[in-house]
Amino acid sequence: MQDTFSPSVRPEFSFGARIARGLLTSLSADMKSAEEDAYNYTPNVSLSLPLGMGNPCLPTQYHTLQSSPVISVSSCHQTGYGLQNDNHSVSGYYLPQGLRPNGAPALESPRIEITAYSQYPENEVEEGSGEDHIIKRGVNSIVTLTLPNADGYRDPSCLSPASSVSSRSCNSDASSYESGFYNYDNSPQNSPWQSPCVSPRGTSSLLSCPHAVGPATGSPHHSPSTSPQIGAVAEEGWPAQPRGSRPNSPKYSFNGSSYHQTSCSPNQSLTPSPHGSPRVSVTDENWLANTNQYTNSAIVAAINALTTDGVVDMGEGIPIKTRKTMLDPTPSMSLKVEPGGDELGPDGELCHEDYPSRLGLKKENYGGGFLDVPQHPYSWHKPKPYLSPSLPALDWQLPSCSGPYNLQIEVQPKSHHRAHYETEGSRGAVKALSGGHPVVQLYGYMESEPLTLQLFIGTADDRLLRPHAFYQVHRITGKTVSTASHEVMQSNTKILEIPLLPENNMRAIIDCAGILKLRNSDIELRKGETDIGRKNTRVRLVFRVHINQPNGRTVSLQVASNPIECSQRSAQELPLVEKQSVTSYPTTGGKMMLLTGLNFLPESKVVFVEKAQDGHHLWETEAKVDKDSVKSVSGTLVVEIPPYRNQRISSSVQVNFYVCNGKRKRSQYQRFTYLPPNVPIIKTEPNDEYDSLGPVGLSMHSKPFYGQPRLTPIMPVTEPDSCLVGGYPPCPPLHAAMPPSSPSSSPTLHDLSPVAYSKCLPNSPTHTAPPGTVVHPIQETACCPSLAHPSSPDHSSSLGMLHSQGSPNHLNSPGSQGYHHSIYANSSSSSSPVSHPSTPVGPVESPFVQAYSPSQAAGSSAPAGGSPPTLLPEDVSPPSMAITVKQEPQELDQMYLDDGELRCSCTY
DNA sequence: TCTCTGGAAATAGAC
DNA sequence: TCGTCTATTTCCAGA
Repeated sequence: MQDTFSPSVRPEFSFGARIARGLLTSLSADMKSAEEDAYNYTPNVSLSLPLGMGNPCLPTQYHTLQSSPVISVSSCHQTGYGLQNDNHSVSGYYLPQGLRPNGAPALESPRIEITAYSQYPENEVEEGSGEDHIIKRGVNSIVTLTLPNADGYRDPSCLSPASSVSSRSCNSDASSYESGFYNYDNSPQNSPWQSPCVSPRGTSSLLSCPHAVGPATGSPHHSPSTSPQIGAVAEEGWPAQPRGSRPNSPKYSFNGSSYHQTSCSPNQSLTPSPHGSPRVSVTDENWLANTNQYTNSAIVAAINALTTDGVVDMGEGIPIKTRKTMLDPTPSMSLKVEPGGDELGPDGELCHEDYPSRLGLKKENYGGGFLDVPQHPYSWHKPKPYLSPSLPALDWQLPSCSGPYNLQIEVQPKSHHRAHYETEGSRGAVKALSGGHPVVQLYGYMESEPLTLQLFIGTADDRLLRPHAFYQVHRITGKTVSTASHEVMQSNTKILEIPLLPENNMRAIIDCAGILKLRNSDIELRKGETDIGRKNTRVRLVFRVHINQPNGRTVSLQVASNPIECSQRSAQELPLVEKQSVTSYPTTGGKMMLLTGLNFLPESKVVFVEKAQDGHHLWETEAKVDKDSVKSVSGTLVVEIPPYRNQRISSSVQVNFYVCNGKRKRSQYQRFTYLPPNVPIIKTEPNDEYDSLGPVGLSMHSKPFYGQPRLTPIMPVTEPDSCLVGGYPPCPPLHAAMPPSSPSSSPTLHDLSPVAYSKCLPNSPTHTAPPGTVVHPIQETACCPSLAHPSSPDHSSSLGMLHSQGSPNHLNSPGSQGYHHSIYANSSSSSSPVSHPSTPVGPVESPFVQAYSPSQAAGSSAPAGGSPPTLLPEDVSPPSMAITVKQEPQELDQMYLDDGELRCSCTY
């Protein structure tokens, strides 16, 4: 495996790396192995390539990465690393200059040379090659892909169907875990843990799937759905399809899924679609970046082609449509450089579907937006490079703060936003409770260079944060939209890129992001998709920013919003708990807890539940609800914390509770931790708003859901370091650091630190922190979960932790965890491993992994109880107890399983 | 004319 | 296997 990833490869081509990964994955079957491999060699591996090379590898990084003379591949994870590398490479493509390694114009340069990993099965390669015209040079040799046309790309993904197996459907891309999406990119990231599924193949899928990705997005074409522009575009083409799709049985009819259709190919191949040309043109002119992107996509496609997996998966997993797509393209191979194709890019690939579309179609908006932006030395374009695979996979858990930087959601989105289907018109941008729009700000960034804020739709269940398979961000444009943005596809996940400008204090008003719902049937058909769409209607807005450091490394920060319920029905009927004033309390109970949210009724019930790892209910009791607190339909509910069944616990016990309005109408599980009687209550900071409540009050913890636990950005005092990211000093407490953000902005949201998440849950209780300690287990993670440094000793572990999301490791290893941050080397040199977050890391094996295992991964929703301990700054924390009561992993699974159940079961 | 919304019918799937 | 209930997806219409 290692070999595969051999450094050399990376440097040269991120794609290659990806591919390799994909191959690896597929080959290895085990993601882990791949990852591991990656790791292993990682360190050593790094290859340095002269930037000068036109190599795609060169990252374009925004900022300077390029400058880095050499690109080293960090050992890390492929994904991660690879990504980086990839990115670079990508970036290279993106380079405005459009320089390609070959020197060919970006657009033109269809050819991609990839260092093949020995690992590749020839077969796979061949397949790919067939499509793309890839020339193999042999193992380890470089593969030159000629991209006939952009088309290839997409197809590739599509192509894959044949491919075998890969598991994951491309489509699933969204979740790297699941799908193999990431594989390429992420694979590492995805690493096993995440996706249990991990099937190796996933990787390919990713690539292949571009379309898959989002269906919406995806489609390469951009899917209409996806991008707005696209939309524009898409709309054109797509619209029709989608509907039709339905008819098609999702399951097997390929036609059906809009997604697929879209995504893949349809347009492309089939339809000459307007897109194609336009895009291209546009691209060239308008966006160099685009071009590059295209290139990338092309590359990706090529890669995909190479990678069997992706293809395969696609084919298999993907609905026929998809295949068609792929097929189509293939035949024609006319590559248009359509963005769409790009999009697909497996991870690394960024699909720029949009771009094309944008360019062509919507340029206006798109371009306009960007263009409009004051020209800084850095134009938007540049930032794009970030997208490149190099960057951490989307399912990596990253910290919200690192060193001086702190990414915060100043204004949280409303808890409900009805997502629109491809068959519908846009339902507008996500709004804030206040009536405005969410606001995100990066603190601590003093440079004059603008950055790119990435936004994608993530899951909101207890599991680690990752791209949501059933939802895609949708770019909104129009008179009412003041924020420029453009879409990019990465690993089947549509990403909205928004400029963060120094002149605006690195603050962005997110009024350009809507949410697109993909048909469950389309997504579930994907081959590696394990998540179930039914009742999996909660999402979070996930924001990321990548900050290049002088040393060539990149600091990646991530913050997730509070959960957003996207279904029409839910918005009307299901109770939603947005905040809880208390997250932990002694077993004696008796304290009043204020819940805030939606759809609370006088007759609403609050049920506390403790589940065994196996999912069995160990304890369930109905809490006393102050009905007076709820008049008619209210947004607040006051309940008395019931005493725990066992008053003599020695360590904190994590349970869950939910609000139920009747049969099948219950909220998701909210976490609550019972503390040993003698444990001092930590938190309690009365905070906010609710303080006033007094006994009840307590500060509200936001995000009851999943979120809470995870994220707390805040670092408890205890560990300032946690925030540190590679070397950075610990982040100041969020609050502190940050300006006061709006309440809404609750810090909590932040990261889903994987750690926290993941395992946090389990651990959470345990977490290290002593019971009374302030620190939340999560916190630690939370803060800086993200990336492990390569270098960090633990590297692996750390990685694991970080990335892994919850890998136990981090849990265990305090130090590492937190601290590893998200920094990863962009490039070069890294000698270190710069870590990619992704790193596969050992953790993989960690229990967690299993926990997450596929099933979990799959389900996005597992709300279940298990959410990780919440992070709520305040409450959550207490957990510290060492022990943990539940082992979440398992629970997670169950929960996950329950997910559906849970809700369903809800009660009654 | 187009976008955004809210509502609800039609359809699919779970129980 | 069938009926009922839910959830999802598609349509429609108004602002």
